[in-house]
Amino acid sequence: MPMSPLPASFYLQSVNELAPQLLGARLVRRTGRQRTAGYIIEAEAYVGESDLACHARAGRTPRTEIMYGAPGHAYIYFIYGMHWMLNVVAEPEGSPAAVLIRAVLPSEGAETIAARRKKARPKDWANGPARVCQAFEIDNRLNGIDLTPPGICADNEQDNFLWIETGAPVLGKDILTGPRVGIDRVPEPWLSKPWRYRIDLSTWNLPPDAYRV
DNA sequence: AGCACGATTAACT
DNA sequence: GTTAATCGTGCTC
Repeated sequence: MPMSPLPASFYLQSVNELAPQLLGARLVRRTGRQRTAGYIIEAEAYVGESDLACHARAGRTPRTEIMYGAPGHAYIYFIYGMHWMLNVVAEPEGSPAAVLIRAVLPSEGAETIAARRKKARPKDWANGPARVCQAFEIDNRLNGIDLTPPGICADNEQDNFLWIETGAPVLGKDILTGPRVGIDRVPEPWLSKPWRYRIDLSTWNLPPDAYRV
């Protein structure tokens, strides 16, 4: 089986093109020799300084600096006193845009994920941005890492990595859009922009290795 | 002061 | 089975 990480050029496009294209892509995490993977099934686009739902609305700060950097890097932040969120930086350097990974359908490493998610039922393993980070053991140690370098898939038990690779095909008819969630205090028009993208699991041709929920 | 959330509870079908 | 309300927790600016 494949693969190599999606290249930096893939992340160069605008967030609202990138977010739907990330659906069906495979998120892969390796910690030592443990490998965990799954299909991205939900993502949200955060457009930049003008988007009042985007952290970059505050301009360049120590936290948002990563978003201003090169595409294809991880922007990971902490919120609500307990949760980590995984984003991927898009668009050219200097343009602070990112895609929030909101949900993943696991395909590999079910035992590892079950251990990390403790008592959660399989259907709740990674259906939420903080749950994705728990299931894949993602926290600030990975903030700013490059998701794109080739060769990181080589079997090296010492490695501790995160990347995204080509996964399963998703047709346009299988993509649902709607307003972003969890941004209630954000004013219009940003509150209602349909920049949330998710796979309609009732019609999608589920890849054979996806964990059945 | 406010927050790109989730676990738990409590009320419903 | 569902939806609605509550609030913990600590980082950011």
